[in-house]
Amino acid sequence: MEDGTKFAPPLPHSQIYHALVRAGTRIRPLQQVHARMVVSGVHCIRSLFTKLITLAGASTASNSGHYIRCLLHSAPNPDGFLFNTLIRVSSKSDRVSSADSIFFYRQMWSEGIQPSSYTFTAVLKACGDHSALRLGRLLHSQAVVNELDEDCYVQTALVAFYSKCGDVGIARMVFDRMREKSIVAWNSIISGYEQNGLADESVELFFEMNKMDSAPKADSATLVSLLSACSQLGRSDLGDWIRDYMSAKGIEPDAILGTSLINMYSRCSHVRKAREVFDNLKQRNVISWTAMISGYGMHGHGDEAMTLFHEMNSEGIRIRPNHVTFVAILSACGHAGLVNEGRRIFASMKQDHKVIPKMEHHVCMVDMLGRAGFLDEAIEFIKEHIPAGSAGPEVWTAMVGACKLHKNFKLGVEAAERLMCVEPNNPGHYVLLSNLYALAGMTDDVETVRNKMVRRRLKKQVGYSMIEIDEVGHVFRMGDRSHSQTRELYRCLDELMLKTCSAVSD
DNA sequence: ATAGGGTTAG
Repeated sequence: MEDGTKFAPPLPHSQIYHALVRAGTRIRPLQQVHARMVVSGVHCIRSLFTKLITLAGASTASNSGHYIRCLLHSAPNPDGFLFNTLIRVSSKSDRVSSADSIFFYRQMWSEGIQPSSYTFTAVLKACGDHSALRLGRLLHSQAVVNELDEDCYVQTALVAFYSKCGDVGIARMVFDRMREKSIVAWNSIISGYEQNGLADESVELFFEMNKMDSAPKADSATLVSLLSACSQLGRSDLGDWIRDYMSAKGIEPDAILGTSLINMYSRCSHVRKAREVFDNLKQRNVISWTAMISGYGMHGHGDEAMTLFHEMNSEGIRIRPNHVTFVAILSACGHAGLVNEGRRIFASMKQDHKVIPKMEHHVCMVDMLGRAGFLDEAIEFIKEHIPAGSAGPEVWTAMVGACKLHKNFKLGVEAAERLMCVEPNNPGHYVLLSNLYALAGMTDDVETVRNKMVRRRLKKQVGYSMIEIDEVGHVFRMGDRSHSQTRELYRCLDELMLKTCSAVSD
């Protein structure tokens, strides 16, 4: 840095500029400086406006969206630089629709302004978030025309874009062509494989990077993706290895990485290890607490989930549960049959925590009450809490499941009929309803539904599963008896059922 | 005068 005195004398706008910098990303102070800009007639100076919108766009306040939108659409006569800023701010901020980003790109294009690498990185991000594959491909070709396809930032953005649109094959091709591969580029392709269900490839690529001297070192973002891959593969051994790797490299888990570890261990059914990680975390946020609670919930440890939930709300811990936390605790109660606790939590959710119950919470409650056999109360709950006619398909699906479980086929038929009304074009519901008619002994109606389904040309996708053993693939469809070892397979299945039933009655 | 790419819960 040069000595400050060597700089040119302050520009007329420099005071405003510094006022903006001082305001930082806080919306109110920015608005005050903005007002001063309008009064002094400099609010149309592009450099000042650009700085203003960059700062406002970086704000993390939840109520900043409206102001940012106002700024975006009052930009004075944008040049290339300002257009890039408009595109980036609207693609970054989740409070602004990233469709705006694409809109600004089109406007820039129609005004004949030359795009730069900044333009492409920003607008490709918006395309990725929108899964706008066609537009993104078009942008790719425009990047080639503008000779920006060799720019490593643009290439990284392309890798991320194709991954998000589900085309990891193309993402990989772009990645392989990169001359300089930053850690961000590696992370984009590793997470791309993982997000598209190709966990094996993602792990393989990580180890390839890890053994190359010329490749960058893994950072916490790499490990977050890798831990998700472990959950997908059920490879807690690899998860253990990552934990050792972290301590060897001195990577202290932050809230994000810590939460990923917790999720990995819970999903691999090592709840105790998950708890150990949780207890040792230096940084915990709502997400970490929620992950641990849901880890207990998914393994039926309702009591532990409750204890943790209360601990989270106890004095001295200033972490407040959000709507996801309530889904986690309510479903933990549901799986463990803690009906009284669940009812109490639902009541306190609105009263004490100011979290407005959404459809997902209602589903948890209906599921919980229904599983426990309180079918009438579940129906009452729907009537009382959900405006008539607006219960979603998830609510009725939970209700149907509960009715089947407790063999109340009359109520089950009613619930399934409601489900049909809500989603008349879902072929699965026709099958469900006709099964229930059959169970309820309403044979005439079975025919009617089946016929209706045929008339409307609806077909349910047949469920199937696959497994590969010694490089031979085996496919199983619903009711399929074509496998050469069908008899043995079904005998094995019967044994499993017996074991499961005796485990439940224990 | 002003700026960039990846990673967070059910």
